[in-house]
Amino acid sequence: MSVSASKKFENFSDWFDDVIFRARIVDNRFPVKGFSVYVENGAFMLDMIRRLLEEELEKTGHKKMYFPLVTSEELFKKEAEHIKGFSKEVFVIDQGAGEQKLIIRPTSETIMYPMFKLWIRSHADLPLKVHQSVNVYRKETKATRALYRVREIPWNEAHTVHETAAEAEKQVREAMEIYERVLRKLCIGYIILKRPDFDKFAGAVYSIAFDAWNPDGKVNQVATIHNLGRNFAKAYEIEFEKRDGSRGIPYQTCYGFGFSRVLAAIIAQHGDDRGLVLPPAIAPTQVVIIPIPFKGQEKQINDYALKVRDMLVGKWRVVLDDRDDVTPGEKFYHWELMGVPVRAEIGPKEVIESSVTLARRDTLERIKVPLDELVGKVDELMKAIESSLLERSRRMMLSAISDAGNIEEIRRVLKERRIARINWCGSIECAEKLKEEVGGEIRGERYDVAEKPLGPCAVCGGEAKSVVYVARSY
RNA sequence: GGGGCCGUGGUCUAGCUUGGUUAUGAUUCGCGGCUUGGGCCCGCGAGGUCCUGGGUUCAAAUCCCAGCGGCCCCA
Repeated sequence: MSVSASKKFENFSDWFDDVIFRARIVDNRFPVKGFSVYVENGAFMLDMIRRLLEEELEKTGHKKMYFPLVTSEELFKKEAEHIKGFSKEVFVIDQGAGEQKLIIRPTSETIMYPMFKLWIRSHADLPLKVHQSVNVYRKETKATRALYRVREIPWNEAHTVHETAAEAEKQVREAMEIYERVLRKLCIGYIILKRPDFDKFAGAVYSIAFDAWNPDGKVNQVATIHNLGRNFAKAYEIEFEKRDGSRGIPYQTCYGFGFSRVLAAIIAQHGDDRGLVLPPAIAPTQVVIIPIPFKGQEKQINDYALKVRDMLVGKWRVVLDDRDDVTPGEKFYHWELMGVPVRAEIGPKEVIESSVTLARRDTLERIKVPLDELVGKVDELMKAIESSLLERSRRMMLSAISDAGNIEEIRRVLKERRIARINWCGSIECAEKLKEEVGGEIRGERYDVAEKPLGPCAVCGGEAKSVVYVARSY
């Protein structure tokens, strides 16, 4: 199956599966539903995304720890809402007769918080900010999808504990800014939404989420942030001695960042008919050098290519593709599929002129630069690619949104694989009616931008309380 | 939650309706040669539990049932 530009938007599924397989991201032939093999480029990029995030978390005082994979049924059941939300999708290890069953983490509240109870004694122990990058496991009942909806989920989860509600609130903002910095580096277009009550994290006071656009119109939730209030602290009996000497129950937040979904967003948002288009920050290969040998000039060309490589190699991840059994044209296609941001072509002309031809992956434009300007020019190109991808992706995000005033209009917008912005009265009946009749979900109201409803509820015509976004989702 | 479709060398695919020859073609891979500014060409070679299990039949890739895996549509 070949990849074409229209295919990404017309038949996203086939396009995506084809690209992730051929570009060595995921080999999805492992025969257990929802479990994937991340081959070299996929593994590399997941790792780069993880590093970008961890750097930001550590800069802001989050301590990295590793907690166990399992919890006990007893611990798991402590927070009533939480178990209600997750009990149907946990994997359970049956240790056999007479032994307790173990629950594999779907997320780590019930594993971390018993320890927090031991660690926190006074206000001096607060705030506590920890994070870990691990896999969590959820037994998805719906159809799974490589990178988007998997049962083994690579992510980072951060958990914080604070003296006051105001500090927890502030922490939510900090988390938001951290995620924004990382997603910006990856040039991803998204909106930040406060989820409606019925869709918040099990056990949270409220949840906000990052929904990234996708070519098929189904939004991709790449990260979430939850203000837990004191719900978990009470359930897990986390207490501390306040500054005034009295006992208090602390406030908590937690937030998660899905590496595989972020990777999916990178692939889906930037990719084109030739394959991946990668932001420089995470590209396994950032510059590929393709020699164009001619009979009798192989040595000069090769020596020159080596010289060019040496000029770039300390600064960028560089590959010199000197295979002699593959034509230059085929190498172009290959490395374009792999999404390499910058390609350097070196043939007889470049050798004579002491120049290098540079091609950028996002626009496919070629420029010729003198050798002594090479390093600066590559630098410049990388920055240009990054800002142009980001700008394009943000524009796509905004242009995917359409206002809709009634059910018919909402249906039409979703049919066009777009996102509807509507006024909503806040009732669960209207939310359910929407899901029943048009198949889209109320994803929530903007968190980063204040929006006031100017008309009646698009479903029932009653007084609207908020402006919300309706979309299908992964 | 409801309905439908699909599974054939590594990949894509023909064959299945109407059961019967050595399972088709491309690509890929290995070796050799020739080329090299966008997937070149030639020669030789390799690669198959026709998803799994059961059933029908003299005979199953082909028909039936179940399971596993994947996809689509509706809600």
